[in-house]
Amino acid sequence: MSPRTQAQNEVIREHSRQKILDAALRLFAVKGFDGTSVSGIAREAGVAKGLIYNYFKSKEDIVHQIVMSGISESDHVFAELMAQETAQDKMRFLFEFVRTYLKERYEYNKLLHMLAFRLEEFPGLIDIVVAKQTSMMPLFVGILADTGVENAEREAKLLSATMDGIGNQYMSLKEKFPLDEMIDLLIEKYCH
Amino acid sequence: MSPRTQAQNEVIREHSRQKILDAALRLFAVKGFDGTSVSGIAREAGVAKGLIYNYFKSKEDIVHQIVMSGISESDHVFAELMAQETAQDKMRFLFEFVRTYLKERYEYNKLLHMLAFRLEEFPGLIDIVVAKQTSMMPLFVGILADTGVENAEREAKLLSATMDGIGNQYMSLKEKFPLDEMIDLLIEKYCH
Amino acid sequence: MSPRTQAQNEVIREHSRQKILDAALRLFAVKGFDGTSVSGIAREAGVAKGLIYNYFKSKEDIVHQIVMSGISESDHVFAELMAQETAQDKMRFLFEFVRTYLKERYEYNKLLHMLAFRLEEFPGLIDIVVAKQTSMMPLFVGILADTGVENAEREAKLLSATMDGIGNQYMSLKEKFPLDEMIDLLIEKYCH
Amino acid sequence: MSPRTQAQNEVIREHSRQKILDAALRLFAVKGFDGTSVSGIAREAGVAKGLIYNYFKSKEDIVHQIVMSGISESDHVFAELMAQETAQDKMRFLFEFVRTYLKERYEYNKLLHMLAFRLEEFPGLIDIVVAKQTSMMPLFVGILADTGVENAEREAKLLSATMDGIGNQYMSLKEKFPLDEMIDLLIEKYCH
DNA sequence: AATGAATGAGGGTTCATTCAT
DNA sequence: GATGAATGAACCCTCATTCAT
Repeated sequence: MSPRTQAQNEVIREHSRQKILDAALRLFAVKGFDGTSVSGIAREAGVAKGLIYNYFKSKEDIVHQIVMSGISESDHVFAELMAQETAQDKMRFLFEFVRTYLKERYEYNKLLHMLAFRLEEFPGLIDIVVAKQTSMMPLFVGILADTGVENAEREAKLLSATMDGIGNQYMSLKEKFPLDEMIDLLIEKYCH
Repeated sequence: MSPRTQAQNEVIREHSRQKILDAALRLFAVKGFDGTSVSGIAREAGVAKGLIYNYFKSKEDIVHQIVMSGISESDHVFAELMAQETAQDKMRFLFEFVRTYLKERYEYNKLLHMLAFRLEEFPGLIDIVVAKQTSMMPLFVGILADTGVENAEREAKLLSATMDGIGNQYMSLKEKFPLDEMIDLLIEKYCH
Repeated sequence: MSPRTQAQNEVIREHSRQKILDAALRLFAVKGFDGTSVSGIAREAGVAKGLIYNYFKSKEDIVHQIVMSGISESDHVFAELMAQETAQDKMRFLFEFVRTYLKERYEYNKLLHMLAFRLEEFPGLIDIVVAKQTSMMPLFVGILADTGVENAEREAKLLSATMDGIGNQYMSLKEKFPLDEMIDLLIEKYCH
Repeated sequence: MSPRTQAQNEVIREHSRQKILDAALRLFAVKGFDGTSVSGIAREAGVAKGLIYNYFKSKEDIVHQIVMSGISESDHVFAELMAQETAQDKMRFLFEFVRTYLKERYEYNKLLHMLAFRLEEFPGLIDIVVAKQTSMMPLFVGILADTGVENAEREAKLLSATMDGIGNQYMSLKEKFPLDEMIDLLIEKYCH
């Protein structure tokens, strides 16, 4: 008879919020941002349409929150990478991470790739994503230089494009693309 | 006041059709497929909205025809590539083509990349695009083998991903991405 | 931890109810009936949305109760008016009341004026308001006749319209409308 | 087989636009701005909902255009008023106009009165309406002074409030309010 | 007595498509 | 061949109301 406590409410809220985020990510990955309707997300999440707006300001905000939570995850991964001993180990860790990431975060990755062409529609996002990318690059260059690669700047950008392309093709072709073989090849080339 | 001849009509038709295709490509590249309205295409092309449906069955069909015309162009390029003497020349021709293509067919390329994630919405397209890609790959592997690369199959797929990624990044970052440097680097690596 | 007594409960209830009524009146005056949300009222009153439905059947019912409480107030004013000695005193009392009322019950008056155009949406209200008005008129006519005005019926209706209009303009123009001057003018004309 | 000429289209457009304006005014007067839905307007006008947005940018814009067309009408009336010979004639013309206007433009007048409380929601409108009102007042004062009234400024404002109130009551009470009697009384008082 | 998560009908608006001319 | 007025389904979003706690 007493109203719920704040803690109880927090649990309920977080549960609903996560159900919606999961459903949205699932649909965005398959049908794209415009192809996914808020009604569809509600249906997929098993909640009423209106509830979504208790947790998200707008459809854009759902994307925003999905990406933000992905970014905060990536910070952990990055810390782990930097904890590796040698430059070779760091590179290997990176490649292995890409392998796992592409396989297990397929939907999230697809969303990111689709967004790449329209970041300007998500004002809060673009700065954060760009900042992330530009802060990563020098570290990546450093690691590559440490493995003995000459002209590491150029090579880093090329390798970065290569991994981008691998992600791209894996998403388009799925099992028809030999992801494992490609990652192994990169390890072979860069972590001798 | 005599009626137009069939030939005259054909010229007029082709002219209008091309104006619409050009306008549509321009808008698709900037605003995406969903962000572009048929009215907008008509306005950009300087024709009436209704006319579009004289030449195209639907909005999807416009994309279809844009892509088909791009594919038929690529056949000519491919013929020219195969006319090169040595494997090195062929590789160099390919890289130079990528360089030019990315710079000059920016809009078309952007459209293709955006479509990559949603080919299933364009039923007639998916088979053709996939067929094109799979028919290219063995020839590409052959050329690479001729340049002396070992394990050409694997390398071809990796290089293909790399070029894909270069295109990707060039489209996202535009002038901030050192396209020329990347292409030069590839030429250096593969056409010594 | 003993349960509250009935009397204590009654006090609490009346306090909450009044907080809600006050908040609602404040918002209705600024944003109108449709522009005011029940959530907004709850926020302004500092109570939970759900509590409102413990005291009011619906959003309409809030308006209903605001107006009813205003009417019961006006009964007191009317008794005081009738207690004045001369007809001139009664008229003066009336005009001074209008002056004070317009200044101090701005929000309530604004609500009433806004409702005037849509009484049929508040079924319980229309009869009461109309009854009030029609019961007042003969008394008003009597007072006016007592001041020596000829054709008091006509004059009463015109004066009634004038005061209505003064209220109207004061609400639209606020300080830009010379309320005091207008009231003084009426006193001058009718209470020589 | 030829497309419609521009003139033909103009006729069609103006016809549809007017049907929508008429339907909207009808509904606004009965149900208010918020109580009237765009779907309802479309139904009342006998057109598809979407057509409304060929002619009006938004629901607000419908109101805007209704009011603007009313204002341009009022300019003609005003010119006619000023063409009267004597001040008495001008006053009589004014009162007669109010009589006719209240009877025949009932819906438009009701809309105006409802808007008075929320002009700030119609940004383009407020300046125009206020400018209209403030430009009228001095002329009105002048006429009143010419009829021999002392302290014409004060009297003009009071009379203005009176007419406002008459409009108000006529709209609320309709036939139960003796409009003709009131207007006759004003003529008697001011145009002896 | 009080809370706020949840519901779903209905709002304004956009846009691909049709069709009379 | 060409026009653009007209259609209506579907979109995102708001909000009065309910109800388990």
